[in-house]
Amino acid sequence: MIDRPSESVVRAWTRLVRAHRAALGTVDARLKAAGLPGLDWYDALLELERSGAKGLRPFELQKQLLFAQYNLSRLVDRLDAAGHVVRKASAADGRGQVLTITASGRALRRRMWPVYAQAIEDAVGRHLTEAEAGRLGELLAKLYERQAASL
Amino acid sequence: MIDRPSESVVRAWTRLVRAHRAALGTVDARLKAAGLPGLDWYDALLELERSGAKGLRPFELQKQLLFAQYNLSRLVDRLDAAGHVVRKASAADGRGQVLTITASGRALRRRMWPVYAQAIEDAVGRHLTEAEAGRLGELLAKLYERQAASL
DNA sequence: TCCATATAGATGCATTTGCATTTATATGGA
DNA sequence: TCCATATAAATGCAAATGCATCTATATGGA
Repeated sequence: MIDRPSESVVRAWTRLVRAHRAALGTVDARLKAAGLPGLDWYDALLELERSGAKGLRPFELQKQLLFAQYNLSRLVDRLDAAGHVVRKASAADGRGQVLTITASGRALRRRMWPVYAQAIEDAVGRHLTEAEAGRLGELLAKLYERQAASL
Repeated sequence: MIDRPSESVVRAWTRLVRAHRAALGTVDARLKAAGLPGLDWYDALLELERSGAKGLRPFELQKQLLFAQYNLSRLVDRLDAAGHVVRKASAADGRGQVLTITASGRALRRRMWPVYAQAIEDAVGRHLTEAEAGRLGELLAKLYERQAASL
């Protein structure tokens, strides 16, 4: 069954790609200029920090961040090599492991936040009213919540 | 001057990244499954097609698509190598060139459209009402129009 | 119990990206 | 006119990504 997307849908899609590119460009540039890692590191560290001492399984992190499996595997390699996370074998599942953030990982995330926050404000906040930002968030969530649930 | 982004802004940013990842994942997967090139090819071909016989300068295409300069340069390499675009020296500017799409480029874009269209509908249209899609497009445009203009 | 199938995660290899730099031409003063 | 600076585009090299595949464990029937 073929459904042609409407004009508005195509426009929304195109603008999603463009807006993402523009905003990501700003954010990445700021982090780099500050000598900090990219935002994939931030996102992973944040999720791990939120999960506390219990940690997270790699596949959980993957679903949460919508990363490709091999990308997550390698991101964890790098975080591990840098001493920001620890991998230990899962007691409950012999195939898997459990990731926990280290003190150094928490410290890095904390150092990144001010730069990241300012970049978000410049890339997103500056262009929208508070109400618009709220509405935008709601609409964007519709694009992936069902999808993430069905994975 | 440091401006902390509001909760709504941070949420909008996070969801922009997640929604983009989810939607792009769907679209890329569909194109690949159909044995077609990725959407950077599509986007470039579409812009070149729109520009007609007059063609486009690489830097124009770059601004339009918000590509990094080196990425565009290499994308054009590939499109050129595949025979979908032609590069000729610009008559007006000795540093530059002018890109035009070939018949084969137009044909490829045309073949890609049905698959791409269906993917857009599934990744975006399916999740939104017509009015929501319209509003989402408007809000997203605010994130980059001013920025693109100021570049 | 056994096996077919599913899931967790890693990895070799080719391609693409990012970064910095390079080449070449253009442009706007002094 | 000349030069300092800006812009257009390409590129060498290192790092990241995508893809397919692989290993290992789990799981749900027959």
